[in-house]
Amino acid sequence: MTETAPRPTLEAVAARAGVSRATVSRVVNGSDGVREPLAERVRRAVEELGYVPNQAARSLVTKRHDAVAVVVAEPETRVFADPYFALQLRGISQELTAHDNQLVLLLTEGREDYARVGRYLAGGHVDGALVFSLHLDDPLPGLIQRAGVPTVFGGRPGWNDGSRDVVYVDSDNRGGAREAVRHLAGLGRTRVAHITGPLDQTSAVDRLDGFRDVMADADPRMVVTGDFTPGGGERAMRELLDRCPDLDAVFAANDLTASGALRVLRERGRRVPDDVAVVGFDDMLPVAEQTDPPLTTVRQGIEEMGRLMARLLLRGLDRPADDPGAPRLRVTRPAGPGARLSPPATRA
Amino acid sequence: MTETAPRPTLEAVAARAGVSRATVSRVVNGSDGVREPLAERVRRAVEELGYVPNQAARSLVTKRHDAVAVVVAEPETRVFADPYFALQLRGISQELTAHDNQLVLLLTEGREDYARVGRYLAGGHVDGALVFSLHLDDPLPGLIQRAGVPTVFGGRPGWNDGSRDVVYVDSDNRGGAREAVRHLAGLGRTRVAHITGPLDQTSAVDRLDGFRDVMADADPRMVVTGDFTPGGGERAMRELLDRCPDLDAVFAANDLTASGALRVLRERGRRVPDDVAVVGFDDMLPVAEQTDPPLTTVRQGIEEMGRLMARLLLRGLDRPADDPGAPRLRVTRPAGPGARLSPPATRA
DNA sequence: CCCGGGCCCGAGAGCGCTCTCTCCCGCCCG
DNA sequence: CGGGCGGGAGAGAGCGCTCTCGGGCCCGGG
Repeated sequence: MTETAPRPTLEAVAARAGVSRATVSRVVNGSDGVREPLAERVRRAVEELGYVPNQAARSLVTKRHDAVAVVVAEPETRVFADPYFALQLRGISQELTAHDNQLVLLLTEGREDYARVGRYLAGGHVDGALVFSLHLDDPLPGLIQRAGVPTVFGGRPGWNDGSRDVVYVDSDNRGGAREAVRHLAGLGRTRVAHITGPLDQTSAVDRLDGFRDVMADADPRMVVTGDFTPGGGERAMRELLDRCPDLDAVFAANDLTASGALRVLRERGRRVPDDVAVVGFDDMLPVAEQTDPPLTTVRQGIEEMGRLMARLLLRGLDRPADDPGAPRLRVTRPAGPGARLSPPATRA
Repeated sequence: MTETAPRPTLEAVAARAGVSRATVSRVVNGSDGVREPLAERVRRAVEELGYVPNQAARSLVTKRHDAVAVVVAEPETRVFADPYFALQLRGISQELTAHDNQLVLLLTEGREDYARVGRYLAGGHVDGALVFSLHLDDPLPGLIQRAGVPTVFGGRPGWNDGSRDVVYVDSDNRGGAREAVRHLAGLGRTRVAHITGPLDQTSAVDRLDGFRDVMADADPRMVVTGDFTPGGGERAMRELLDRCPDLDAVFAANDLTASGALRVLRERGRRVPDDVAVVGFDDMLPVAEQTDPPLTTVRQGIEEMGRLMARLLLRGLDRPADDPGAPRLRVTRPAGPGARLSPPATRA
């Protein structure tokens, strides 16, 4: 804990350079119209005094904060248990700092925090928000929209009506799931089971839909609800084996789930992939199990999603609000099929 | 992306309530000395207009930002691969929001970002910083101290000289390691090996020191350098088995390492714990392997460390800078021995 | 040589808030 | 009954910056 010395002001720099505040401001903000010798004198003064603009004073007049909130509406510790979000966060951070924006992190511990978040966003402390809230009935998105803050969502928000103007970034969960299941079918598997994610999340629902797209006539007992965790995968796999001992393939809603399923299969003496083929969904990196290169591409993809979110938000911010050329777009980023399919298959 | 309406100002509230700005300010900031009927009128006006104070204007005069930076100086993706940091972050977030402070997250991608971070901190955008930088030769801590921002470090900074006034929060790595190794010795193991963490991190060094405290006369070949990852654990375990096939216990520098070691032991047909006993260091939760209750306490401990960091920082901020009663303290939080030892032992 | 037009630069007015200082009013005590 | 005192409310001066506006200077053209 050191002492913060009184920082030099624009005024001080102006005095030292023998010019007016306005001129210093022009130089500092890179606007042209200052003749070189003068500009140079100002720059030297800035340097000598170690001048750094006071952001508070600046945003007081510009009404810009160069800060973006990242809201994580996930009470569970689970968000942290997998690197998925962390990677997106990293991508977001990269993109934001590339545009000199700060990242204000808002974690919520249950809905009692929502009011606080709403107040903060409505308070105009940030220029925009990136929101992760993947639960179907979550009030947060609505709350945020009402706060009037430009927002980009991570993952498809769980609203049934398509009428809302919403910008979101998501991977192609349904299409990816379809490909995964078709892959299994292509291997000649006929009794394919599915361990879902928690069905109050759109990603889990979409993956289930993708499964059903291909396995329309599947035995309903072949679908068991999981929760995106290894433990859930274990539980579900046990139930599946009890119900349908003759299954020959499993599509797990994510890799963590797949890892749990694999453990149970091994425990029950099933050979993988000879007896049972397993495919996961490579949004997540099974940390403790794999660090192989094959996953790298997907991890990049996740970061890229984060970057994309940030980019979309910043682009929206740069544009005057009533710009008709600002389409309310929905962005869907497909996950690369190759990267998604191969690693679990080979691992299994 | 919705529109942000022009927000009501103090002035507007004052007009509506028929009082002066000063009075509204007093009410809003909860200072006493406003008679109840008036105060009530002001409160109603605030409510009706949906007034939210403009933070920029406020900090312009108070010089407080109610914001704290969290700096993560870890270029590797690895930080995100384990939940250790995420849990601390969560604890920090809880404590900060409890005191109405915002969390500004500064991630660095290598040292080229350090200048940016330094500039930001020196720019007085935040009241303080929580810094995670566990590498021995890292220039960041010095840079930050020079920026004159009150700082609390996560993990013992790697300075050799104890002369610096530094506040940090860390677990008792050395003591914990000692206990772990003693535990193994207590089981009658005599050929105890150690897989270290990356030795440019103080936590790894401290754990190694703890190991040596107990196993002073250990065969130097019984110590192999790891990197806190499962992959590193595998590599190290293979090397250990090749070098000293007769080892009967392994102390792994963390749980991720332990999980890798376990896999190799199983692969090589060693029975655990009959042939080889394994103890990890429970700072981290091996996500994909365990979700058992025993680890819960430790996870709480990690969050608590985060909370402690935030609390120390905020306490320092509340205090006038030259307060003689503000001791430059070092805080060391011991990890609970029971929680640390039992799960790996039982798991193994 | 004089006038018009740029181009630079400085003056000054705020942005929305806090906080001190002053003023006013009511009450208590002599 | 009057003066002093104290507490509650308002006036006003900034905090450090941006940005508009106007004035000065230099140039070219008539």
